[in-house]
Amino acid sequence: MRQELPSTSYALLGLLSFGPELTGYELKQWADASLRFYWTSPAMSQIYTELARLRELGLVTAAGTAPGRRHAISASGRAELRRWLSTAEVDFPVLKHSVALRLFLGHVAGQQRTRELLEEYVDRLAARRVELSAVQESLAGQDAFRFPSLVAEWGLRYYELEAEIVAELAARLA
Amino acid sequence: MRQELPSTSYALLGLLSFGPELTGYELKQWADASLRFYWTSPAMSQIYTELARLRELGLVTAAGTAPGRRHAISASGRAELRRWLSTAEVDFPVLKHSVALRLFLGHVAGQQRTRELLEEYVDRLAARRVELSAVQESLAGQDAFRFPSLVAEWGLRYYELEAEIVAELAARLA
DNA sequence: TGTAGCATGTAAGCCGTTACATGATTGA
DNA sequence: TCAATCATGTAACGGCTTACATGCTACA
Repeated sequence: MRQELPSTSYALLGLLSFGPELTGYELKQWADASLRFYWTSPAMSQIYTELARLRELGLVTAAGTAPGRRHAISASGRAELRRWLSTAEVDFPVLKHSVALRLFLGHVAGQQRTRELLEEYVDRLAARRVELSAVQESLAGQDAFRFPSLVAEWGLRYYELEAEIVAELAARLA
Repeated sequence: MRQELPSTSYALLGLLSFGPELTGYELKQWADASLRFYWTSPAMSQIYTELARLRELGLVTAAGTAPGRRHAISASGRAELRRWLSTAEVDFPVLKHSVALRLFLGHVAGQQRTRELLEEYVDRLAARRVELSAVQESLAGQDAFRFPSLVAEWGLRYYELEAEIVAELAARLA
């Protein structure tokens, strides 16, 4: 590894590091149930492109042929993932918060419309919480998923507190 | 506007909607003091590219020539911004949380190293809070910046609560 | 029999970054 | 006079998305 790979590569490598061999399709499902909540769930096409690269670099091995082919992290994949986790600098989390952007521009849309927007967001947060709850429950208690479970908990608390803050902001616009 | 512009265009248009005419350079400074905290502060080069596009579309007008040229939002710019704010669908906020990703992969780096990582993050959150506090104080009380000030408050509370959650997670890994 | 899910990939194209290049002004 | 700040842009390139294309299997 001369060059650092994009973080998304490491995220996928990380999903494979839990053990089970996965098809690209399954990888996407795992991403949708985990990465989606605090990272991004890459498009299918990107997963296949990424897998091709990881195979070429020998970080991932493929068993079988084209449809149904399962991927496993290789020894050097594990090593590279560990190297990345221990040496790569950690970016401060990046938020693309379209709701905050709209509140920022509240003078354009008006106080009323902006308040509605915040209230809609509170509802969407509740819906998200339900989704993540389901994930969390499926992980809880399983030792292999101890860390993913912690992240899910974190996410749940975040959604909860975010909803509280936003509800309060909305009230102040009433 | 047949096609929607990228949200970053609207963010910049939004910065201009506060009134003062700005150079590209100044726009970057405003972005660094506001957008950065809940969106992204675009690279200088992108700001200039974006301004060129907005000029071509007539959403922004430029006074004077090349160096020192100031940009103002035009009437149609204001209309388009309003249109976007009232009709465009609002994406659920996207988080690229490298710390959460690393906690998710805690089994690879180990509990000890992961705990340290979380503690470092708590420190960085505190530093961020200081930065945003400075911004918030410069906005507070000014009526024109009522909404930006609300967003800054939101950000501050978020950083605070995030730090609490993370500190607790770290403690549980001890 | 037809639709939903499993499964994999290519192509086009935009967004945005880093690197590079240039030059004026201001103050130590 | 030198460095920092103001100021503007081009070029190369990577990441990622959407659209497109293909085909199998299970099941209602």
